[in-house]
Amino acid sequence: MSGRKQFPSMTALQVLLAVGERGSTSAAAEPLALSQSAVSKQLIGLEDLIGGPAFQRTPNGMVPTELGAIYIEHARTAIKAMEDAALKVARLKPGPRVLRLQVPPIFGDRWLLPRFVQFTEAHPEIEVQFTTFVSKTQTEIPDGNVRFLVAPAPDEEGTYLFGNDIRLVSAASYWEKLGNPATVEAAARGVMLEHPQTPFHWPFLVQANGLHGLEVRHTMRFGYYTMVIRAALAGQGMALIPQGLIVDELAAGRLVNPKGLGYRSDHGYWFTKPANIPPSESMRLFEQWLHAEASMVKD
Amino acid sequence: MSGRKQFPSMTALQVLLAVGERGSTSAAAEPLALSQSAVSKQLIGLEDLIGGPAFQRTPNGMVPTELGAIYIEHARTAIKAMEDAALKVARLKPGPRVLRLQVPPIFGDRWLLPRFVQFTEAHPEIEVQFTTFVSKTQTEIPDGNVRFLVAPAPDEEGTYLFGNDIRLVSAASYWEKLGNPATVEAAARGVMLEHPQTPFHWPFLVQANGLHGLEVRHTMRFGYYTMVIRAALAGQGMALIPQGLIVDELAAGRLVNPKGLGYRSDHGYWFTKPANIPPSESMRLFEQWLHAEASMVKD
DNA sequence: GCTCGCTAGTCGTTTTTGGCATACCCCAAT
DNA sequence: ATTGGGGTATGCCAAAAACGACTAGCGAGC
Repeated sequence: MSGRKQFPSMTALQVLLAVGERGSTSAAAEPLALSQSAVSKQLIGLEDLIGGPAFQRTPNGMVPTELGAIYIEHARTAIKAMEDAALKVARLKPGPRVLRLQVPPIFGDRWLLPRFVQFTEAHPEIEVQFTTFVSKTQTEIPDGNVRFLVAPAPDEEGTYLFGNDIRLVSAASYWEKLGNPATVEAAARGVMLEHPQTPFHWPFLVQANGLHGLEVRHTMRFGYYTMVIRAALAGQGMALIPQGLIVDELAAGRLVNPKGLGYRSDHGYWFTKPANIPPSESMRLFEQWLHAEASMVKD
Repeated sequence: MSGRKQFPSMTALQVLLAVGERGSTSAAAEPLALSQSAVSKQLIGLEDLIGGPAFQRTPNGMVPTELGAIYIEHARTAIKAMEDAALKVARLKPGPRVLRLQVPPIFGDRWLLPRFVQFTEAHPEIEVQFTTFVSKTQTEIPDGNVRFLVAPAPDEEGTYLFGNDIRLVSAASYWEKLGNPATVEAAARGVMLEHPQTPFHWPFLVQANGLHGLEVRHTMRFGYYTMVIRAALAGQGMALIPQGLIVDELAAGRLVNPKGLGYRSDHGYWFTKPANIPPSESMRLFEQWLHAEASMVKD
């Protein structure tokens, strides 16, 4: 009406979400395919535009301010709208069904995406769109979801992938600093790294090992589970992690799990989709591939 | 997860909406404060990105394709999300209440915005955010609306601005081409320019002049009312327009209304707001100014 | 044919973006 | 106290993007 309104750019919005999720500009840089410097500049530009800091810079990482939280929510809406538009258009085209898959960030980062290039090579004609978050305003329903569940709901179909095998892990240096505890009791001297909204908590480990009321010395909580793993790798404490997500780190010694301390969770990663929908050929092929890959986890 | 996704820029989205509303890149250029060339390039860039034409280029202007319609809808969601974020943040700040006003594009363009600089000068401390469209996903409720109504709903408060006085107008050249009709019957030889979703249609004119069943030779329909006025100015036909919106064009002779042909509509522009909400000082001052301005229309 | 309104393209200029390198900060370990 | 590691922000520079002025070409109307 009277000139363009100045809004944050799409890159800035993606930066905002990634920094919120990863906890630092340097950690956000990789999934954005940007340098830390570019991420920092985008964030500062956004903060100039919106009139204040989106994050508090703390020793524990970037913590969203109230202002930041407002913009994060609306950034999700805007980004999801663009994702939905692209998906809706892709779904109108003839040819193989475009797949939209809703995937938790950590599962995508650590397990699916590193393997996904194989699927792409085998099926270059199949377009897959990943999305890592849900928005209240989304208009396009995903074809499939990966979720960490006990079991799928009655109105969906699901197959178990992996995830029951939960390991208590830390960096080798941290474990050594704890005096190389050989039991859960001994490990209780450590700092537990947790994400409140995942089902990986110290009391489950305690219970599963036939102990009662054993408290861990300290618990440090993070807003995203990806940050839990980063903190464990950085030697800040111990974390409970599905073994399948950290196979490489365990093999490389970046994380250790002496004595195989851990427990068997009733939760696991499941691939779910709405029931009673005939699967497209694209979906059939993807599921076939996904299950073959998951069967190699052996948990 | 694997790099930034490439989405249309905020400028491109605003261009998409403006071209859809105005019907051409040249008409969209002014409210965007861009040149026609820049608008064209943004549109072509967007079309490259989304994989096809957003508009069909027709002699009657740009007509949205199916692809374009999908993106228009989602562009509204994204833009509105950004507007809502900015408004929500502004509403958290101390100081005068930020006003969000929902205004039809044509009312804003032709009447409110040209006058609004006066309000701004008188009250520089009051921030007003205009929005021209509604989105299903919006989260922030406007403080006030301008709408073309018979009367406000029971759950709102409203004051009449102007708009009952509807005039049959055209460019002088067009009226001359029709043989300078002095009556509604004679004018029926012409082409009627209409927007289906406004209450300004030829049969109302006929009825209000005590005639029955008199058909106009041809009706040309446009997707937006702003395009109706542009077509009338361009000599493409006759239009029924609230007199208050075209005072300057009538005075300058760019539009003519010989013999004062027209009718009195039961619809008019009303300024409405939710009832039972104590008005802020900002709103009180705005309403005061708005009513003073509207009283000068004298219809 | 001419005029007008329109779209899209070229060219030159300006602005923006992103990476490299680096200064600075904080914390933990030695 | 020093060192190392992880982090943020900034300067410099090159590349990319954005924009306006100008213009070619098209279609419609006269």
